[in-house]
Amino acid sequence: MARISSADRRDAIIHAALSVIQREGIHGATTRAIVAEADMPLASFHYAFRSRDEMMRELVSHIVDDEGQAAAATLSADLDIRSAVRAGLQAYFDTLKAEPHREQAMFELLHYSMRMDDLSDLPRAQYETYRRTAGELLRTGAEAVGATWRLPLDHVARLLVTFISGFTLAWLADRDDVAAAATMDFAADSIAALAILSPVNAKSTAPPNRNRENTP
Amino acid sequence: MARISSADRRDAIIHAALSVIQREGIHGATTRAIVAEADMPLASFHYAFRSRDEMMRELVSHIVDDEGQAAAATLSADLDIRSAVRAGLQAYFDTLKAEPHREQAMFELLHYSMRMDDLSDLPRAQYETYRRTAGELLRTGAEAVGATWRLPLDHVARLLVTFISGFTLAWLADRDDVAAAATMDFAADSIAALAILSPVNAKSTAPPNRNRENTP
DNA sequence: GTCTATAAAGTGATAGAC
DNA sequence: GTCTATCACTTTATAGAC
Repeated sequence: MARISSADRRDAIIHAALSVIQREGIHGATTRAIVAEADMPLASFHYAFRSRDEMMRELVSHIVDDEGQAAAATLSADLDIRSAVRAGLQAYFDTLKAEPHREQAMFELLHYSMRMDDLSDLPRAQYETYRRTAGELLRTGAEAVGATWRLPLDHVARLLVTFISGFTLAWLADRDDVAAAATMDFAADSIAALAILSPVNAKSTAPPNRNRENTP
Repeated sequence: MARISSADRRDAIIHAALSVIQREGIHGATTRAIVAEADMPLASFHYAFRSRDEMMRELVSHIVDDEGQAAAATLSADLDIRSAVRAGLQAYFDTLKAEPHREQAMFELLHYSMRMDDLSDLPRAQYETYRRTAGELLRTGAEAVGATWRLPLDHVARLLVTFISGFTLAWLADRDDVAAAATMDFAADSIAALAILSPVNAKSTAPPNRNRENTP
């Protein structure tokens, strides 16, 4: 996997490609735009990569590999499980609001990969990574308050990822912060309802905060 | 809005464009591919539309307008609210499985619109349409069993749409039918938990089916 | 009005000078 | 090895024949 010398050049191109996609969308990620972003001559592109498709494959693989960095958000251990999940969602949402183009790029690359024959296995891997990251977070969070999950961890992680991708898409479409917050409240309640307290420290968990809102 | 005579030609082009996008992805929707699909000479395209962008705008507007046809799924009135929601999700999932490229095209067009300056208001409208359709379904379903919603209807509709887009994306990525079914179960449980029974016919609602699965 | 033929610009990829 | 200059092709869009 490690390339001889031009590995850093490949990295630079991949990084530039991601920047271009974030800024202009995947349809704007031409070889010319990418090398301009990386401040390289056009020929350097095909010196580092055999083809544009090869670069795109490596870009997506790269993303699949070290995605989850952003999810390394801290889960305050002194909170109940509902609050911990809600705080984790808020931390994600803050990064989404700060860099919406980043998540837009992820979606675009996901759908692009689905269409490419030789990339069609990568969306599955990308989603596995999402679930694994979410699972780690849920496991850590539950351990911190001495709770266990009513369902298999991977199952709960899948539900969390479903919530996250769902409200991310909605927020990207309508930019409604209030609605996003309400959805995160609901998600935290629903996920937290899947936790079981160990008898030892049942004190540390508050009742689910469901239905705070009222009908008009 | 009604064009003099070539309105049907515009319709034919838009229909052909959607077919091409479903089959080959949005990046394959060139004017040449579209007129080939519509079995027209190339020049007919610019006879009907000023530019490709104008056609794309009309395509997205058209989709926003009469989306929701697929959601006209029947809600059996003799079911409890949880089963009704679950059945509605299943009906949607069946159409998704039958024509995954259709939903892929919707996603691709959504993200494409977000990137285009003069189309960036359409994703919001598209999501509003989704919510309105989901809301109609939820209202009808609740009335059928004599229930009301604990939260504003639009709020519940938003949660339902969040679930649907979330698990659609996941299924498109990993094609895991079993996991999708589990997610739909959870979604139906969570949504149904937001319903309140009118005292009159409390008999017709079964208890939420949550946590049928067990931890291994 | 309709369509063939072509223009003008952009694309991925390379040859060949240095 | 590096990059300028260019190729071969595709794209959107239009002019001009019928």
